[in-house]
Amino acid sequence: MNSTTATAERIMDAAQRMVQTRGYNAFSYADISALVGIRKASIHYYFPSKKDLGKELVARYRAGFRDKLDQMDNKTDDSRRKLKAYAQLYLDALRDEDRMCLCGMLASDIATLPEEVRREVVDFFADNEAWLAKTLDEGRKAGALSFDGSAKSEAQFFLTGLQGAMLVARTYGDETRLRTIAHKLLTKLGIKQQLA
Amino acid sequence: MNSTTATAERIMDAAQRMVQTRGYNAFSYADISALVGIRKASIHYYFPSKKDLGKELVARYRAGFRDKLDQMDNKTDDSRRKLKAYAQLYLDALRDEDRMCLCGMLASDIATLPEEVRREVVDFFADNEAWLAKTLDEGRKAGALSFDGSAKSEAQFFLTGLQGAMLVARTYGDETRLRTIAHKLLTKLGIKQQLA
DNA sequence: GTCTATAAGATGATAGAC
DNA sequence: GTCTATCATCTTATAGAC
Repeated sequence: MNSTTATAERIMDAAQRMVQTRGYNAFSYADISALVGIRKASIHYYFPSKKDLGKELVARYRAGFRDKLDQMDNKTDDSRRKLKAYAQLYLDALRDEDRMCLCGMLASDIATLPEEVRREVVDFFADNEAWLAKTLDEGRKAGALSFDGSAKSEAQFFLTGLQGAMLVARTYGDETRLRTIAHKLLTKLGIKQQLA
Repeated sequence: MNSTTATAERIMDAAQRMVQTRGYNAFSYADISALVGIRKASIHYYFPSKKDLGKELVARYRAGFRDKLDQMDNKTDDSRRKLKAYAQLYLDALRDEDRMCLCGMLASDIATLPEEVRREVVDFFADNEAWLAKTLDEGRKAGALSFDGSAKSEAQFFLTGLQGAMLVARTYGDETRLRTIAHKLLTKLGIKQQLA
């Protein structure tokens, strides 16, 4: 829209990248300043406190993720394609400057987060689990997927499996680890397709 | 042994708890000082730099974990019991002051860790994957376990599944989430037993 | 071994000029 | 909107007395 929003976006882009790669407690306004080319005080004009920045960061990320899930829903009814696309999101993030999922990273920082930020992180996971549960349930009813137990618990299994794989893959600096595990998660559901 | 070692242990105990609950970048020598009841400068006598403390912390944790795995090997040949006991270690940690696995937490901080600490974290995962792969392989050969693909990839799947479940369970403040997923991981291997 | 004192730098944040 | 200047506090770390 206008230039002020553009600056706020650039600040958030820089902050998000650092949270995803370093964590909430390992980036500062000075870091953003250097990346964006703006003084520390100016950042406070847009985000008075780090808490404000953190909250808006997760809210934006959640909304962006929701959009992607909606787009998948609009593009196809094939639950197998949807789950494959979902896993692909994680692979894409890891390949983009070795990023962790924003909320996976904030999950590790959970005990140190301001309450408002923490709430957003929980809601992100709830959003994702709900979408996955719905997709899994539809897929099983359509005979396209196979799994034991509730769709809800299988959704949690799928989500946490990807988060954990991402976490450990980053430690090894080996993205193929995430790919291997994503493939395994899909295979166990009866999905044979390959990920990019 | 002696009192100096005892103090170093108390420092490490306090530091480890804070790394497991808050992360490497969210605890300070001042925090340890308050918990142990010793001055900041005295901590530097035992651990000159934070890097030294971090490295010894992970080395001790690795050794302790190795001991536990050895004890399991000595106690039984039943791979199903071993894997159940392995998963139980994670549940026990989470129930002990809501702790993350030390190395799972450090994995999230990986980009900010001193190289020496990072190496220890990678080795921890390698240790664990090797033990899990061996146990899975023996179990499958004995007909006690069932899974597709290599024992190595299944070991990675099992380990990262537990780490991810722990990460998200902490976010919700709901230990039953880890229990549910651990149960699912075991069930998919053909293990029916319950976790405590 | 443990302390006091102190350093140099980073941190989140504010006041006020332009 | 963006800047300079400044802040109180925290961070890791060292020197030197006891």
